[in-house]
Amino acid sequence: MSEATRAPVARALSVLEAMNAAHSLHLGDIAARAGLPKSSAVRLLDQLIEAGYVEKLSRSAGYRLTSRVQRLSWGFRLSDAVVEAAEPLMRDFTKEYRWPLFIGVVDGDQMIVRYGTVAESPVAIDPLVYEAPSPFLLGALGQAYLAFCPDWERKLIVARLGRSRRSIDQPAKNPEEFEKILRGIRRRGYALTSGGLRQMKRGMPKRASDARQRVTGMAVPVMRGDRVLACLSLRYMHAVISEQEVATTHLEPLRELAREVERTTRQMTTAGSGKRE
Amino acid sequence: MSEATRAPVARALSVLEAMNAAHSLHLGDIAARAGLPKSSAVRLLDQLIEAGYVEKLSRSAGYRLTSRVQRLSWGFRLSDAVVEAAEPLMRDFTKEYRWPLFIGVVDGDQMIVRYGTVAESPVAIDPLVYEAPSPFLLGALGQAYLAFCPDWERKLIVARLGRSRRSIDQPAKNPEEFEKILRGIRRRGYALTSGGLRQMKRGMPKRASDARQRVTGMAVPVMRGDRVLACLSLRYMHAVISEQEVATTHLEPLRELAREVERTTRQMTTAGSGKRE
DNA sequence: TCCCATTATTCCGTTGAACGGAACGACCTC
DNA sequence: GAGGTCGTTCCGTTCAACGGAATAATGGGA
Repeated sequence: MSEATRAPVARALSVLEAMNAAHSLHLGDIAARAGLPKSSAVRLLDQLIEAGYVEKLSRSAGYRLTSRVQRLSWGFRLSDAVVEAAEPLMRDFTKEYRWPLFIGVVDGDQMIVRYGTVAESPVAIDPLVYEAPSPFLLGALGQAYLAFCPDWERKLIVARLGRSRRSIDQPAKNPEEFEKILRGIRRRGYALTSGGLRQMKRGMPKRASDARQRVTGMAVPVMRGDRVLACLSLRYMHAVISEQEVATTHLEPLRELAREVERTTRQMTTAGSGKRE
Repeated sequence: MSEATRAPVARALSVLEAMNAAHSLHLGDIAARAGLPKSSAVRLLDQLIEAGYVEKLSRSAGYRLTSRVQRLSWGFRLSDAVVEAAEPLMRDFTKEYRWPLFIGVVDGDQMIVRYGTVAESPVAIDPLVYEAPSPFLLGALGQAYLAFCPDWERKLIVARLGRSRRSIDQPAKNPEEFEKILRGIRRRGYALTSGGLRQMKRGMPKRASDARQRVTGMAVPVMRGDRVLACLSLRYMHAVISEQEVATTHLEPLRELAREVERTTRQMTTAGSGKRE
């Protein structure tokens, strides 16, 4: 067995990838693209056929993917790609500037924090809670989103929040005041947490509660065209550094980070989707 | 080994499917959804991580898909799903009505025949050539497409064909005359082959050349909203049956077939993409 | 029509990877 | 700090993966 190092699972997946690179392939092509001996390719293709991901047209026409392959990735969305692209870049940022970063995306009618660089920051503020919802209107993430998203999308979200019963969503019921706030955000280029003391999170270690502080988020958008893919928020403590100071020293690096995330996401989602064959 | 019957490849793919059904899963959930013992799920997840399709967040946050899963299906398009949905239905149709059917989709600037029920038809007319291009303007498939597609799309295609040097694309240079033809197609609900004797196809058996006949296609669209996903063409011989007769006896079943393909395609492409978790 | 080059398919002995029950360890809750 | 839940690791058994080589089918050309 010459290639005993690579597991059959990985080989089968590379067969699928090879087939995505060009439809209706002949065995020889598939085997060559996947880098496998033909007899191995046949065996793997048989398994994929058995499992329903591939079908065989005829000897001469070769093989073809079936719609079942979509089940392997339909749950992966653009917002997941953004988060994936952002994570290593966010870690680098926090190692350099110390303050922790968080990234949030819209999910339905709320803003969800998908990742944070708590582990990299020497300043322990919040524990990292994956998938934690963030208040749309009071949080920096949500405000940045609303300030920079297209008009039609903002109208949809605000209308939905306006029907909400939660007090936290009430600002949506005062549209002109709220629009004024958003104009300010667009002018400055960043959003800030409004509302005061952050509420304690469940599961927070006892020691940290002693460090209960005024914590503010400064958020900027990650764009794609006119859409907001996600927002990045830098969380800092009032008592240590002022808004003015943060804006002067950290805002431009934060914006550069957002641009870098935009570039990386674009690469991730366009690579390989060009011409086929 | 209790479940030795299912190959590791199939099990790994069911893990991926399970993960698509809900993001950020814990091991227990994944194992349960995929129907596997936990130790097996771990082993398969390790392989998927090794291959770069999955990443592990933390013990508590569980696992997550990476953008690499998109490589497993990006080559599969909506038009492939239509063809896949149509094939068995087309075979049933030909078994009942004898005449062969063909399905074509647009691919760039040409119409491509993606499947035909030659094997099921007792009337051997053409051999089935997968991926064979069909002339846009003279063939029934292309004419049906142009007649029923949205205006903006038709303008794009006709403009592109108008720049063509091939004589076969010349009708595009007489727009008002051509538009009149299309209006007729929309009124009748079907397109017919224009141009006379079909040219011989490469690879056609010698015997069949004796049966060189006037062959006509009668094509109807498969729609999704205002878009044409594909066109179905019934190919019959002038010498045996007249257009009038075909329209009377076969047109309505052909239209019903198109509607059934529309329904099946919709199911295939929306199933599982509803709510998650 | 026959022949040859090309490509797909099948076979088979060897071997290593997959398997899962069970023991272990970490974490959270009460 | 005790109990329970969930993730992790271990290990001997067994079966499926492996690919070179022989065979079969195909299609194109003379």
